[in-house]
Amino acid sequence: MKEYKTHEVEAKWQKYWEDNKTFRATNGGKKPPYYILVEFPYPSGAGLHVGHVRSYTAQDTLARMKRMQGFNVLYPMGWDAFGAPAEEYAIKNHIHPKQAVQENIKTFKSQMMNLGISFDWDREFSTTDPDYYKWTQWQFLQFYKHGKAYKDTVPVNWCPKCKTVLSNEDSAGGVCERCGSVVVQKLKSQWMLKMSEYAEDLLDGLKDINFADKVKMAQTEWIGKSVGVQMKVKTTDGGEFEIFTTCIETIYGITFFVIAPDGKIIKDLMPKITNKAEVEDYIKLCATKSNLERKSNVKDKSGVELKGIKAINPVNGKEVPIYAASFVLGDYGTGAAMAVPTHDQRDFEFAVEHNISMIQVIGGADVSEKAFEKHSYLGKKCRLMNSAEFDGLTVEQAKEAITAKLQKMGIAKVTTNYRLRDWIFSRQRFWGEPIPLVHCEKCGWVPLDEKDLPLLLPDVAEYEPTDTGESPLAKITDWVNTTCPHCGGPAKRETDTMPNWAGSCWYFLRFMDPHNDKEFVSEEAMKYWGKVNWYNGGMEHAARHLLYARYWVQFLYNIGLVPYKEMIDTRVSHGMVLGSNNEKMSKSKGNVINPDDIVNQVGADTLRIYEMFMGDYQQDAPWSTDSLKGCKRFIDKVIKLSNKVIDGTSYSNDLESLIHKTIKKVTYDLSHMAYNTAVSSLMILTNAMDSKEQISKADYRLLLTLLNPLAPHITEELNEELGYDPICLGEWPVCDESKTVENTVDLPVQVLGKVRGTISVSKDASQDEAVSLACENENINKFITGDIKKVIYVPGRILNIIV
RNA sequence: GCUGGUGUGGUGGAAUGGCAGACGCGUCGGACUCAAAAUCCGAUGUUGGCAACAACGUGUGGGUUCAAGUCCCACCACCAGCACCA
Repeated sequence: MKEYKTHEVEAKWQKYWEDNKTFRATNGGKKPPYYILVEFPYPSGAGLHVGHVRSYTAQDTLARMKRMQGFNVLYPMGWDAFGAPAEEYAIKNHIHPKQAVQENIKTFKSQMMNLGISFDWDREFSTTDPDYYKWTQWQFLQFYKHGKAYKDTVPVNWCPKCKTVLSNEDSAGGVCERCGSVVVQKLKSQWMLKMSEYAEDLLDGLKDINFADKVKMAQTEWIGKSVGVQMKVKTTDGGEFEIFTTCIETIYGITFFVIAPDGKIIKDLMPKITNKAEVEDYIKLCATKSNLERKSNVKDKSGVELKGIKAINPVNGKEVPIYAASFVLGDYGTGAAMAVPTHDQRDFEFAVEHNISMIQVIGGADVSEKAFEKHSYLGKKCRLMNSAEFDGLTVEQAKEAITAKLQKMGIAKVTTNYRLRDWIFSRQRFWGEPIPLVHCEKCGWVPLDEKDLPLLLPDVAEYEPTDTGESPLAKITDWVNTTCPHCGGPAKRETDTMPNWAGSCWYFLRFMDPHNDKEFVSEEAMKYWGKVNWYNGGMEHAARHLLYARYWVQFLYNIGLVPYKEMIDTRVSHGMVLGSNNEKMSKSKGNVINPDDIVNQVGADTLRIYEMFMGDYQQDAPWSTDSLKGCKRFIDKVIKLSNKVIDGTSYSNDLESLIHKTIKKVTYDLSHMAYNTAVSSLMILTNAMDSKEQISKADYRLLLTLLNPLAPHITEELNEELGYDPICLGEWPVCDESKTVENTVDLPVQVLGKVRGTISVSKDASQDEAVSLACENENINKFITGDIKKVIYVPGRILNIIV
């Protein structure tokens, strides 16, 4: 028997694919285009993770099958290389981040090649290439020119450790996404993108795209739409303020109002109140409160009453107190709310704390316990009480009727609020795209001339972030000092850089036309490839990268630069590869598996098969070296089958049906992310072939072809031994449906719903035939104790006899 | 708390409402070997039985159905996202 040296075989075919550019995609041609994308990695110093292997292999398997099915497949790879890790590595080792990135890319690329992933390397780029970030800057200028980028001084999330501002998305939960530090609020002038303006479009767009439900859900939650009523409330001194509520039906239950201590309303009311000093102290106290408290589960119910004035409930003229309370946010809604302690948890807690009265206005809900849980009465047949002419209405009816009344009074309108805020787009770090604007004393902010792009990142001596809140670029005075493109006078460059999400907002477009030096991507290329058909990535990007990228694309669409409002059609997420102890792999836990080691031990084909077989692709799965061994045995078994091959151009009779079933199953599974069952069905076919004395060349070639997308090296080698042309250049087998059906089936027979035996019948035997056969079976007959009352017969599936 | 998801042998996991546990791992027994590894053969949900078989069995409790892991209702546990958003 011939010996196959795994590493030689794998190297041989990797070289063949590289030399022949087998997987190069061309723009155009007769074949239908198909765009498969996997998130491009951040090339960290740690090298490729076994988790990367899982998703790259999955997409690779799909890509290889699709090519054989006659598609022009685009499966590209590049590098998302701006950002903090490269910079930190550079600071530590005193080398330029550019150099660190180059080294890491080299490692990543060779690891990917060793796995035999069929990327089109002719389209490779890094977001840090000036040829690429030139167009990132260009697109930023489009945002600016269309009024979607603005600089504003707002309270922002500041990470004291990373010494940079973070977006809301990057500091979700009040901690820095990167280092876990508790972020502090800082007032800073920042570049912002008007993402909140797109809240409704981003929500709406979800309807037409095939994103995994949990991704859609995460985005929906993050956008946080709520429809309610905005209403004017008069104060006893003749002033007024506005509140926002989603529960207008509880208006008769208002016993106080609350306003944000950091908002605008409190400033307007200030002159009229009698306890100014006390209120001012409270405002100061709230301003210094750290996010630690906001993060903790102990909800702060502090507040202080604004003395000397009262608010007037517009429906009944009742005068109620106004409180400044930290639980009201200045930047949501109007920064003020009505409080109904009987029907809102927070209002309830606040009322208890401050000894405020309560009025129940919705019956059927138990006030003492759960009534205040906002949704506890919705949808249930609770009716209003203590609400004047609205008594007896259901919640839904009351919502409508009360809104109508307030609208008629001219003091309210229906409005929608979103949680989504604008995207804070500045970072005080060195390793990012420079923002291509200069500040001129005369002209203000002026964009660079588009022909002067890219604005290159200068070389600096120090990459360290500063304590002053300025980027390290600010220290390079001869770079900062420039002339105004508008008036030619002295000007200073913006020294903040873009967030590392910027480059990934449009990389999938660039892959369509990566070498274009005239445009960011040609219209022709975008029209040819259309949307990304199949995009795979991690769940951690659900509410960030995917949201940013969708926003970016929607903006480009609105200014006529891309053909579709959504450029990603289907988004799927892989589960994590956990350590063998079922915990997330980490150095500190000592459970990290390095893919290089596995490739060295058992080869790339085995690793690929194993990672596809380990479990449901979308679920997490723990690493198991034992199971890996099983996959190695499987490959060895396939190799050994070559000894049983005899000439023959058709499938063996007794394998034919199974072969067609396997073609059907593998084809279906590989395009539905059911990789584990695809491998399983190939194992079944292999076992069936193994149990025979001989198999035909056609049988064997078929097995190798179906297995090729999963284990591309060894299958090509064995196929070449048979004397055929490479599998990857050939066609994907087609299932003959008529041959998947066997003429005789083992039919399970139930008596009273319990299986009592099986009978062997022709696939389209009549019910009478089946029943009489069943009665001949001793064990079945034993249970037919009375008259047959009813028979359920599903040909080929089940026979159930009711006695 | 809200919104999703998940729950199946010793283990990873399979099952368009139709024989639960495919396939793999592990374990046990056997073959080969001086021995081990590798490989091959057999057994392997639990309980009873020499066996043929039977009873029980998919987080818990109900229900629909000739038939439920799968559908419906109520609950429990775990995971994820959001969370003082009015």
